[in-house]
Amino acid sequence: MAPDAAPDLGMVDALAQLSFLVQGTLSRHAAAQDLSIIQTRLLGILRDREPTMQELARLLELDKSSVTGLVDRAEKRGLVQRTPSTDDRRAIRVKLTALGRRTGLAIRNGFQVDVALATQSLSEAEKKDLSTLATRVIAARAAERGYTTSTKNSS
Amino acid sequence: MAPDAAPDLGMVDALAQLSFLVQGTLSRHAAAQDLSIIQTRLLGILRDREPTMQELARLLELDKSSVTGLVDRAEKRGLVQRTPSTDDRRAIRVKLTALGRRTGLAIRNGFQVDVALATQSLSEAEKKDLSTLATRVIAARAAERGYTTSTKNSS
DNA sequence: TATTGTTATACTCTATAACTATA
DNA sequence: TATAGTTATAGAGTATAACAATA
Repeated sequence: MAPDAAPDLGMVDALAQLSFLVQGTLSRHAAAQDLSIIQTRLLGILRDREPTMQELARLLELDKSSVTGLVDRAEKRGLVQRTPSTDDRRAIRVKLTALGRRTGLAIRNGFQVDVALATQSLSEAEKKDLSTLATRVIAARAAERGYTTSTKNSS
Repeated sequence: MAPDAAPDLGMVDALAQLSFLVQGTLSRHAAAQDLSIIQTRLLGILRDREPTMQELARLLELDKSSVTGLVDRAEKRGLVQRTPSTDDRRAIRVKLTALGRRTGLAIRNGFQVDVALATQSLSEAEKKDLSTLATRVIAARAAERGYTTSTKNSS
C-alpha cells in the first residue's frame, strides 16, 4: 500500500509544482463550465464581496483595464452584474448573479472531488496539518497586504 | 508575536488560495525577466529533459499547436533551441540554451527568497511538514500519470 | 493510415496610453 | 488636480481545423 517514500522536493519545488497541479485541476473544472481560471477566480472572489472595479483590480492584481474586459465578458454571459455605487458616482460595484453563484459552486464541487482524490493517501491528521499550514501561509500573506482578519476568496 | 490563530480555511480553499498566492509570486519574478508563467514553466521543465514537442504538450497539458507558438517565442528570445530527433525524422527535440538555463535559475532564486519570507512564521518542523506533505500529493499525482519515480520539473 | 509538427484563424487575457466623468 | 472606469491598441497564450512530411 505504501509505494516508495517520496523524496522531499524541498519547499521551493514542492510549492511551485503543487501550485501547477492545483491550477491544472481547477482549470479542468472551469473548462467544464466553459470558463477560464481567471473567470472562475472572479466568481470565487465575488462569493462574499461586492467590490468596485478598482478593488477588484487590487484583489486580482490586474490593471483596471484588464478588469474591465474580464467583467465585460462575465457580464455578457450573465455571471455578474454591474451596479452603480451609492456613495461615489464615478464608481460601480460588481456582484454575482444567481447563475454566477451556481456556476461558481458547480466548479467548486467538482474541484473538491479532485482535492479529495489528490489527498487520499494522507491520513486524517496529515490532511489537517496540510490545510492548517497552507492556511497559515495564506493568512501571513493576507496580513502583509493589510486584509482584515478572515478573508475568504478565490476558487 | 503570535497575532490571531488563523481559522482553518479547509483543504479546498486552502489549496486553491495557496496556488494563487504561489502563482502570483512566481509571476512577479518571471515578469522581472520579462517572461510569463508559462514560459517560466517551460524553462523549469527543460531543466532536466530534452522532450519532443509532443512530449512537451503532454507535460504542459497544452495542445501541440499551442506548444509550437510557445517554443517559437522562447526560441526567438534565445532561451531554447530546436534540434532534429535522431530516431524519428518527423520529431524534434527542445532543449535549453545557456541563456535559458541562467534565466530559469535567476527566476528560481528570486522565487526562493519569497518562499522563505512566506513561510517564515512556520517553525522548522512545520516547514518540513509542509514540504513533505506537498511532495506526497505531487508524487501521488505523478504516479497516476505514469511518471517514473523522482520527476523534477516546473519553476 | 497514423503520427509529428506547423500554419491559419479566432478568441481570451493582459498592459499601456489616452480619454470621460466625477471628486 | 486626482481618481474611477472605459476604449483603443498590441501582443501573448490558447484551441480547432487543415495541412505536409514521415512512419
